[in-house]
Amino acid sequence: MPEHSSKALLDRRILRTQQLIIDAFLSLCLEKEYGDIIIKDITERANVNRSTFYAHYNDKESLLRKITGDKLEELISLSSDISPSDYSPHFDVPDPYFVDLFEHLAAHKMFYSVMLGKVDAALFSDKMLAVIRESFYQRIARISKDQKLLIPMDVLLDYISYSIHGIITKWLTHQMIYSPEHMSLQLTRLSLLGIYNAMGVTQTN
Amino acid sequence: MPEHSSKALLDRRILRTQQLIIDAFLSLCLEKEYGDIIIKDITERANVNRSTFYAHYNDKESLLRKITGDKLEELISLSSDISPSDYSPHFDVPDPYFVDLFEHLAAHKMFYSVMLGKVDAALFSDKMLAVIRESFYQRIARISKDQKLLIPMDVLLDYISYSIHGIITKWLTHQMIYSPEHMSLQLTRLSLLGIYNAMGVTQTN
DNA sequence: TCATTAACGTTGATTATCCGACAAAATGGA
DNA sequence: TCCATTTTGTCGGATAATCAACGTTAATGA
Repeated sequence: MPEHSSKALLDRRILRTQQLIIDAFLSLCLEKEYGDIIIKDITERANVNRSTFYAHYNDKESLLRKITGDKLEELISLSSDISPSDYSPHFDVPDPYFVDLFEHLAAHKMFYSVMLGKVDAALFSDKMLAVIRESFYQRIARISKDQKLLIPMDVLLDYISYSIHGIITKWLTHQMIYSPEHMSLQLTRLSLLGIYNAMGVTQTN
Repeated sequence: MPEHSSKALLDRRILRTQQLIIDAFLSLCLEKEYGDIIIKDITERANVNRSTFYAHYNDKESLLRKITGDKLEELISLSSDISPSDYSPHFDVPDPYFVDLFEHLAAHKMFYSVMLGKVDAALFSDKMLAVIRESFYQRIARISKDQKLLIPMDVLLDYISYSIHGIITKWLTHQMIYSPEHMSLQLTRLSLLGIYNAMGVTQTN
């Protein structure tokens, strides 16, 4: 196992090798069952030596955990990168969170197609649902801290997270024929007609 | 410069690095002028260190020479891999040389799109024309060594090589909307109606 | 069931690549 | 023109990846 000094993590060889392995693994997941994939498949497609795999990951499962963990981190940071104050719902202006979300999905389409459709969909879906839920919990808490919610918080969060998650899954399995912008706007409008009112936010127009 | 022992050439890192550099270079050629591409562009896109480039190539020109040289070698070996005896022209059976040729083009479409369209098209085209010409010279010499050609050899070879080269260039610049098989069959039929007769070969049917 | 094969996980020696730094050459704007 | 940047080409030390080999642990099938 290579050193984990601050510099070692930036070494181009490390980053490149890990990316090659991740890409190889995901593309294999699109073609065959997770259980049928062996280490040699991954390293051969990644064009790295088999022993190099073990220099980075203990086994196939730890690779999967690393990939999903990292992506969930990105998903979490998406919501924190947005300041909630400079947007109020509008029928023709997509919510910046939705825009960032769908552009992130489009940028990592292979990953999400695999994880929401093939490999252990339920397991990753649960974690993704939790991330979306938490993002909106933070947001609602900030926006309407001294307002009374028209819907109980837990019900509202479930409604939001499941609806977004469902839209995403459908979008991915249908080859993303709509653009991220279009999806963002549709979700914004749906939210405006339902979710935003429930949050007690008044519409600007 | 790494050692050039027989084993060193098979080292996975060498092959991978060279492929990364070649792919990066070709994709850059699709986006900008050859003269505007600098070494740093190539190495950054290939995700290798700049000094690694110099471990394999002296400069941008030697890279280009290596790439085109290798591909011309492949092109030459295409014709030698085919035994000419076990095919006689038929209207509905594509000439195996054409099939191999167009499948080779499809497999390396980025390279040929760049070299026949962008980078110094005339220079590479001349060499490619020569390879095609030579392939058919060998073939004609074998087939009709004791037959009298109905057309002078040099005129025949020019006609063959330029027509094939032209068809290829057109096919590539039009996004290859027809399959290699289809192109092979069309060229075979064209050859059957014109070239084969000129070669003094009789049609089977 | 046993034998054969395939996959796993580890190791040590070798080497290709990395990084940072450097001077020389080329480029471009004032 | 001159000057400031950028690009080029090279170098040495550090290290990640390579290969080959090994014993161990599942699979496979006869």
